Amino acid sequence: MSKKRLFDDPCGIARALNAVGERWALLVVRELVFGPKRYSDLHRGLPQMSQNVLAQRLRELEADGLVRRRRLGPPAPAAVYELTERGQELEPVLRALAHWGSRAPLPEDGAAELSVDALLFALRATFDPALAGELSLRCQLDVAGDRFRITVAGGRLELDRGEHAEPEAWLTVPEAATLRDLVFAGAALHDAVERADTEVAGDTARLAALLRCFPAAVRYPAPQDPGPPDPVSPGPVSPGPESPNAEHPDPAVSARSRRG
Amino acid sequence: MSKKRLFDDPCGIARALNAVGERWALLVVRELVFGPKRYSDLHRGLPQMSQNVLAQRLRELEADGLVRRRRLGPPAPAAVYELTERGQELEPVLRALAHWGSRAPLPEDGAAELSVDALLFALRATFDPALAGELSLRCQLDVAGDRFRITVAGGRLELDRGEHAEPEAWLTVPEAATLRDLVFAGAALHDAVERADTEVAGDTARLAALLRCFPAAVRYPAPQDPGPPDPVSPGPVSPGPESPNAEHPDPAVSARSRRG
DNA sequence: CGGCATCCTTCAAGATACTG
DNA sequence: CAGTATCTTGAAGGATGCCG
Repeated sequence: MSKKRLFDDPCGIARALNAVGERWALLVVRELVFGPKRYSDLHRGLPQMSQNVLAQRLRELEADGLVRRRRLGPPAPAAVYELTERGQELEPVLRALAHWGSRAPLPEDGAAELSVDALLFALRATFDPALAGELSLRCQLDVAGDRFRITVAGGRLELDRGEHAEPEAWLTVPEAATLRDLVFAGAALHDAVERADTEVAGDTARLAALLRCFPAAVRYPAPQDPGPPDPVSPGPVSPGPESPNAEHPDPAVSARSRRG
Repeated sequence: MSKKRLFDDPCGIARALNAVGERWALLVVRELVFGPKRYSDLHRGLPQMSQNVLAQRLRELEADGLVRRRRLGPPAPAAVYELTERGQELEPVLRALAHWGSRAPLPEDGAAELSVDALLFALRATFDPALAGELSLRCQLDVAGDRFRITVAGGRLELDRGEHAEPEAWLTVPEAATLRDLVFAGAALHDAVERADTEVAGDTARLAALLRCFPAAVRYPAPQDPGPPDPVSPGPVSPGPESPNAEHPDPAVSARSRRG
C-alpha cells in the first residue's frame, strides 16, 4: 500500500487534485452522482477502465472520505458505493468540467457508448436558462430502464433518479444514444417515435421545448494561428457558432443493439 | 510524438479531462490565469514539476488550443506562454476545484512554497460575499514585487495583475507566505507590520476587514459514520486531532529569505 | 542564463487471468 | 458478483547536455 503520489503544494487546486486528480477518479465520481452503485454497475459505466484500477480508485476515494462502501443485505450480500457528503460537494467541479468539456472535441473514434449517468449529468451541466425562458414542466424520463425525474421551473432545472408524483410529460428511450441524439444532435422527436424506439406521452409540445434547452456541443476550431502579428486578438478561438447542427458524425446509430 | 492517452468517452467531463486531465496540466493553467509567463517563471511557480514534463504539458496545451506561445522582442528574445480565450474559459473549473480543495487536507510535509499566483487565485476562489457584507474597497497589493489590484464592491471581488488609479489602501508583503498567514491563518495585520516585513497604508481598517473575507481552510472531518452497522472498513484514515485551528505548522517562516 | 531535448529509472496504468 | 494477482506498457521524475 504505497503512499499515493501527491502534489506538495498548499494551493487548493493542488489539494483537490491530490484527492481526485488521478486518472479515472472524477469519472468514478460522475458515475456516483445520481446515487449508489455496485461495483459491476460502475464497471458497466466505465467499460474501458481496467478492474484493478477501478478497485484501487475506489479504495483511494474511500480513504479520502469521498466515497463510502456500504454492505446491503444480508438477504442479498451486495456492496454498493456511494458518495459521502464531501464527495457530493464535488458536483460544482463536475459541472464546470462538463460545461467546459461540452465544447471540447469528441474523441476521434466514436466507438464508446455514453453511460446513462454521464448523459443525464450532461443535461444538468448544459441546461441553458435563457433557452428555457418561462418553460415549466415536470417530466418523467426512462432511459434503458433507468428512471429519472426532470423538473423545469423558473429558469432552473432539477434532475434526479426517481419518479414524479404527477408528471406532465413522459419520455421513454431504449438507450442513452437515443436521448443523446434528441438533445445534442437535434434529432426530431416525432422521427424517433416513428422509428418506434421512443415513446412519448402527455404534453409533447413542452417536452420538445425542454429538449431544446441544451445548447449543442460543437467542436471548437483547432489552434490555427497562421502567424499574423496579432498579439492579443480576441478572435481565433471563436467557435464558429453558425453551425447549429452537424454534431455527431453518425446519427444513425440510434436504433440498434438493444441490450439483452 | 506519440498520441496522447485519451478517454474514449463522449461525456463532457471526459472530454475536458482529455485536455486538462494529465498530471500538472491544471496547475500550469493556474500559473497562467493572471497573465502571460515565461518558461522559467512557470518553473519557479511549479518547482516540483520536472522540466521535461513542463515542456511536454505546454506543447499539449498549445496543441489543444488552450495556450499560445508568443515570442517577444526581438530586443529581448524571450518567449511567453499565455492562455487563449479557450484556456481562460477554464477559470470556473479552477475556481470550483480551488473552492473544494480549500477544505481538503494539506499535504503532510508543508515544505512547499505557495506560488504567488496560486495564493492570489485562492483569494478569488474563497472570497465570501456574506463575510464582505457592504464592504467597498480598492486596494493595491504588492507580493514579493508582483503587483495586483483588488476591488471589492457590491459583494463581489475583482483581482487582477495591475495598478489601481486611486487605491484607498495599500498592502506590501515580502513573500507569499506572509499574505497567506494574514488571510488564511488569521495572523494580525499589526503584528506583521511590527515585525517590519509588511507595510500598510491608507484605510487600514477596511484593509483588515478585507483580509477577513476569506474563510480559513480547514481539514474536513474523517468519514465518521457512527450510525449504521458497518462491519467493513473501520475507517483507519481518520486524521484524528480535532484541532479547529492550528493550520499552518510554522507561522514563523514569514520573515526571511528575500529573493535577490 | 533561459529554454528546452535526451537518457535513464521508477512507478502507475492497462490487459488478462484467476479466486472466494 | 466482486474483486485480487500477475505481467506488460508507458508516463512521470530526475539528471544532464546542448544551443542560441
